[in-house]
Amino acid sequence: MAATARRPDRGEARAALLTAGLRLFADQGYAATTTRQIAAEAGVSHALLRYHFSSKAGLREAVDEDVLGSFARSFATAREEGAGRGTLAEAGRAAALVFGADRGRRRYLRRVLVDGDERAAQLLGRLVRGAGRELDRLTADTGALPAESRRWAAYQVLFLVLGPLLLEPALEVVLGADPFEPATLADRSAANQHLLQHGLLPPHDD
Amino acid sequence: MAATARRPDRGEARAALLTAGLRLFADQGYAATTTRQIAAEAGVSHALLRYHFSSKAGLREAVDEDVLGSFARSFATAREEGAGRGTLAEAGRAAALVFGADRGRRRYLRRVLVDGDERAAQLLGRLVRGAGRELDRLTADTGALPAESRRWAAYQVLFLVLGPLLLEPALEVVLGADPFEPATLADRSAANQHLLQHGLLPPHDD
DNA sequence: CCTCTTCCTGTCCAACTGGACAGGGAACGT
DNA sequence: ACGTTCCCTGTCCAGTTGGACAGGAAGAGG
Repeated sequence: MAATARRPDRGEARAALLTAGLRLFADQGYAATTTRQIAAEAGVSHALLRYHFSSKAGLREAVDEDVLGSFARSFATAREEGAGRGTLAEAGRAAALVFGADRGRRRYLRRVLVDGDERAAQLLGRLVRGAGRELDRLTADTGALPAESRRWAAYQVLFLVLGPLLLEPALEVVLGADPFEPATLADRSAANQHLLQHGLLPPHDD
Repeated sequence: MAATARRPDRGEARAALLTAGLRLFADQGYAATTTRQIAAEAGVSHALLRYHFSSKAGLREAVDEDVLGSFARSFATAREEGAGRGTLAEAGRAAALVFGADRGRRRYLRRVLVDGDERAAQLLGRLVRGAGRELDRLTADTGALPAESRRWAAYQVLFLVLGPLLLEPALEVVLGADPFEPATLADRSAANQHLLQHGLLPPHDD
């Protein structure tokens, strides 16, 4: 047992702080969370946070990297899996997989998007570009989108996907159920596909 | 000059506190805003907040009532104006009018929806019911929505409308412009109408 | 055996928080 | 003239905040 585990709990406390920070930042927001709360949930002294992460902001950076990195990996694998297929159903299933995966990380993502600093803008920019590329793939065979749809198409798709994520806590109450529970998610995803293909309302003058 | 103005600035400081609270709660969130910040922006002593509103929470209640009430009034008038018409374009114009009106109140609404307590659920519930009623009106002549659209239709419409509102700060950076600037808003509203009537993608097998 | 590094804790601190409270000063009714 | 009422302020307070720091436990390596 040379370097396998120098200490029985090597890195354990650090990971616990990271997990606690993730949960509390996601549920309450960064400003409303105290370092003592985090330490208490991790079961360590609040001074340890400073040792491992320098400061509260340092912990946030570490959590950011962890969560945003894990989402980037999810996207990458989802894209690889569905590569070449390029059907709407496939894209919907990939999106559901990515965003439905982990409640904690999903909620953290929501906080990042909503707290509205430059991290949010950066993330949103990546999401918009990703949605745009996906739309390009989907329309590769049938020709590009008409001009009047082109400008907002990626945003519209994104709003449909991100809406439940952004409103999750309130939506959970209104629905009376977890909006990302698999059956609900599949149902909503199907409805989104239907909307994107056929619209919602029958054509109508004016 | 009997009861017209008992004091030259009667109610002025109270209104200033309300306005400052609205702006700061909207921009930073309730928890991250201090009573002293609010008082400083209003140009009064922080002790005055307590005099007029009992507590920080009391000020929030007053702002809530002000903002949510003003939106309810906006909805009511928008509905009256467009009464009987019942076209999608009319509904889109009304929604744009309501949500595009006042940047400060719009941002406050965003905070309420996002901070995710029971106020958010209550508001979201009202919005969902409102969107559902609007959809019923729009489909009154052409017959009800098909079953597979019916369940999520109101939510989809809401996500399209609320998406830009929820993501406003990040969206502003990504777009490089105010997402609720009139021309942009009109353009997006038209794109939403197009999506709802015709879909985004041409019909496609699978 | 001793020492070093790593991880962790208890404890102190200055700054700030929301709130409490006594009092000041101006317009009002009398 | 004078007390009353309404706004408003300065100032104090106990509690909490993020952070600083000295030291302690324990395995690693000599």
